[in-house]
Amino acid sequence: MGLNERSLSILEAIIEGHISSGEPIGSRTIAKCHKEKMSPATVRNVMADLEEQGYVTSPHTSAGRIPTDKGYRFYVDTMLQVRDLSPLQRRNIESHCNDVDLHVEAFLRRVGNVLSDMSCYTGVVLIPRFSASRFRHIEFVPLAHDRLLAIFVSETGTVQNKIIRATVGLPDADELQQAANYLNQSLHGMTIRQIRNIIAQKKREERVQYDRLLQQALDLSEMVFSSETEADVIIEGATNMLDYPDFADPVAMKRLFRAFEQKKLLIELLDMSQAESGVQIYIGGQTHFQDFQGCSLITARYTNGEETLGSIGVIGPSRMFYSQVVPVVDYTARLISRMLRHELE
Amino acid sequence: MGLNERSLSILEAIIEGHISSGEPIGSRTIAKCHKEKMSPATVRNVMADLEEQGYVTSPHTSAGRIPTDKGYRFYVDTMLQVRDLSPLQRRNIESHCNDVDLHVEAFLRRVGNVLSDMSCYTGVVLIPRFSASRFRHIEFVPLAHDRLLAIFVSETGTVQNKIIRATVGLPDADELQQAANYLNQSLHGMTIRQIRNIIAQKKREERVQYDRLLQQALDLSEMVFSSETEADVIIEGATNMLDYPDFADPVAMKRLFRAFEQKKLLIELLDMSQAESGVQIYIGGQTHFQDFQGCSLITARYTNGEETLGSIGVIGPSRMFYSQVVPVVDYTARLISRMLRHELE
DNA sequence: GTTAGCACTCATCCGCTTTGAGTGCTAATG
DNA sequence: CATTAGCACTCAAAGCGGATGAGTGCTAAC
Repeated sequence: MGLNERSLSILEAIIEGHISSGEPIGSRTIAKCHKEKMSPATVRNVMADLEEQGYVTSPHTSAGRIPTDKGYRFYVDTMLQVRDLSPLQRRNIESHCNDVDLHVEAFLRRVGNVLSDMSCYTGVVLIPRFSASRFRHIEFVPLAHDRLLAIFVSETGTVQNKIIRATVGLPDADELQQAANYLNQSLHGMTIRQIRNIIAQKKREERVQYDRLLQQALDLSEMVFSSETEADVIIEGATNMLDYPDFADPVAMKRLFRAFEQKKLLIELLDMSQAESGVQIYIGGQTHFQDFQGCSLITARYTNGEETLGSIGVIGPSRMFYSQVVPVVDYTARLISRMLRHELE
Repeated sequence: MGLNERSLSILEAIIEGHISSGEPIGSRTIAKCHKEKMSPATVRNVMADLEEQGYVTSPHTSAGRIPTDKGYRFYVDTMLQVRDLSPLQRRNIESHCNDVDLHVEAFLRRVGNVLSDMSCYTGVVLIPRFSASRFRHIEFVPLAHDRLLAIFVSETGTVQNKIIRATVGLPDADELQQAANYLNQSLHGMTIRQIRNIIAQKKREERVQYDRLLQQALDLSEMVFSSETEADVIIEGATNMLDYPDFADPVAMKRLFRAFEQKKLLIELLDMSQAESGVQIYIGGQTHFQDFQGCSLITARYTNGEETLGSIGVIGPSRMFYSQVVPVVDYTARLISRMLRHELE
């Protein structure tokens, strides 16, 4: 069952050959380019074994072998050796991320751009989750007699805004100001989750029933924080995918772009990856994500030094230069985590 | 030079035939389906004239004729008759736009969705221009010792935020509050352009030199309002374009999607269209917009009842159901203009 | 001015063969 | 027993050639 030295090196040769050429790899090619001398026939025997074990397959009888998803999985798990980034690459990433005048969303979009440019694939960035973010500031701006705009700024500096619609009369400007003041003082640094609990709890306290201002403040904040705003993901450089023959087939292309447009699947994947530390690699249809058939996703989470904020990643064809992309994702994630920590000092 | 009755009706038949079939139209087809009886040979003579005048062309010797850009231009300018929307369609548009709990950006994204869904092409929405928007509210939130977040809310309810970075020390929380108060009172309802002038003017006044708070307020607002934030456009349903054989050619497809990704061209076009009232139609490469070869853009501006805010549109292949899309764009623009007016009451 | 007739063009389709890369199997070899 | 040489076989891709048919331009007759 286990693969011996030679099988491994042949599997590696098939995968790396196919990654860089895009073509099926035949026995002759490998026999020629291999350090230990072997005849093509020998290689064929090994290949037959690898096929039996599900690591490679051939598109048709007289073609060479290409890796299966299982093959890629095995490759990235056991024999992938990542290169270090060159100083030039590092500087490149840094200089592009270093525009300090951007607010968080614009900054993260920039990060997506960098990932896409450095990898020549597609960069993705999961925006920090609303419910996990910490309270920094809230503000109410009246828009119309029955509508006001609530602006919420998180600890990290992400800005969310939300329309609040009155069923009965809305508080006047003064009252809004007082409510905001109260909330800004008492909720500072808490997560949305905590805030939800506190609000529910306070509303039950008897004395609150008689304090109109407090009541208003609680009502308003409840409207802001109760509903879950949906997670969002930034996708940059999707068109890079058009350059790879893997998506020349219009059906494959459509499927991929629809998946990008829907975002939902991608959010799920990135959300999953957030839970784990270090670089994660998801491979193609394997992860029961049909729409990303033929693709791989390399992700790493980013933090503010303490808490996980979100995750970033690169999507490319399964036939992807893992050894180059992994360090890009890894380094970028570390870099922005560091930047977001300094941001708060 | 001028086209007589019959030439016109044949040109119309060619264009409408090609719009619905996507194929070149031959003389026999037209001779058969035409009310006045004509032989194919007669039609051929007319077609030859039309070709000479540049309204149609044939992809190769033994194919029928397809419209040129000039042909489309002529068609939409002189003989396009738009249908009215069915009540069902109207209700459809209305119900989808009618989610009042959305803030402006989310609302406009929804509008883009509606345009794309109703037309089966791609919906685009130009976000209201920063410099033309009117001041409603400003707020400063300290982020770090050398950085603060300025949040600006326009009359229409769009929210912009911007990082302000201190070269020297920043004002403390109290001073920020006072600066915000001052600005909120004195700038209400002005356009950014006006505000820029006022700031420049006030800074020259001598008495200001000695009022530290006022000075601070002016400095801060200058930083917020001086630089032009770039215009932005929402693009929804780009993948719809993949369904049309016009973009089956990977080169054409890549060009189109790159144009979408860059946004710049699109912004220019929508910006231009903003100046004119009513529905505008831009056709393909004609408008010296190379990257939108083979595409047409139908736009209409939207207002808040008084001022133009931005414009919306639909991009599709030149071979597009103009008669159906024009009223969709028109109606949607009117609808959201009405909604944005009511929003402010 | 209109039309019928005819020669001509050219993309598309279909069937055919050739080519070559690559395989699996078997038998010989060290 | 693992390795290898040899050979028959498979199959996608490319090239070729004829048939098909949609459509044209031109000319001569109505």
